[in-house]
Amino acid sequence: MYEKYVDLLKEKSIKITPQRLEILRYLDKNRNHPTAYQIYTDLKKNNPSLSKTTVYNSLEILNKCKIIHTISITGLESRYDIKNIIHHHFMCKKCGRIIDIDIACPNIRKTLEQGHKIEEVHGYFKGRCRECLE
Amino acid sequence: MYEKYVDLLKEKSIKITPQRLEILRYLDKNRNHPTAYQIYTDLKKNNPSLSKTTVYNSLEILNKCKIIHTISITGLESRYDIKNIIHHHFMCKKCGRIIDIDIACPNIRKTLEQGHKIEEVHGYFKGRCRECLE
DNA sequence: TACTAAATTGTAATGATTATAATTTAGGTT
DNA sequence: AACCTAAATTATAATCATTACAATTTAGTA
Repeated sequence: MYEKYVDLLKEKSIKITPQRLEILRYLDKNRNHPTAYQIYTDLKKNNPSLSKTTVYNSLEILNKCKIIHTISITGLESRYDIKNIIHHHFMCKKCGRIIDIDIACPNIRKTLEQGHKIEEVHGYFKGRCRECLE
Repeated sequence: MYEKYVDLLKEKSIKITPQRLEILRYLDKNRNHPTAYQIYTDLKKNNPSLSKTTVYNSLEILNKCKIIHTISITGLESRYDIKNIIHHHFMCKKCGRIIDIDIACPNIRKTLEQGHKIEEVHGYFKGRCRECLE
């Protein structure tokens, strides 16, 4: 754990800042697809000088470097995810939880056939989760 | 064409208003996944008293009745789609276009196996479209 | 140690969406 | 056909996520 993210940032030749490392560690610990605001308020507890803009900027550059993923499900706000293998999501309309679904998309072929170049694959379901059905 | 939407609204037992019909006809003609704002400004030309709130309210109820779909791709704003068969989308990061990809998701099984109840299926790719690659 | 481009910060602005309250209307009933 | 009422529409104001901006600080190199 100690500094795998230092290497990751170095690889992408973007600067290694304490803020970026904190955000990465946070996403590593919190796999519940937090919003920018959740990341901001939680990290601010230990880093009172942290700025919301920094959180947004960091998330943007980390997303661009493909170190994290940005997911749009609610339409209201973006959520962030550090998992590196391709997977999909399930959002419960009752409790609001977003659950990982470990599947890859076998549909890519058809899109490539039409001549488009795929850089990102997103898939999600909405409904009722097992717990809320009981 | 003339009034298939009248029947559709009647079926769902929601009121048949000129505004709702206009929005449905607009989405039928404009298959380019418009935003609420685009729908609003375009329809306002012929219906100057149209309110933005009405557009949002109508889109919400039509979505709830499953007459239209709401898609979240950009994270910035929602887009709307009247197509009834299941399909996915491809968003070009250069020109911003959202293109229909006519595929169904074969991954549903795995999610159902985990005990969740699926009500909506969303899938999209991001990248460069064929035209922008040339 | 000094330098410079990049990153951080705080504040203000933007833009999509929602809340509210008053007015109007669709559609059923007398 | 006029009447009633819940639902829909409208205009305005509020909210909330995100972005723009300009000043300050810092990471990483020379």
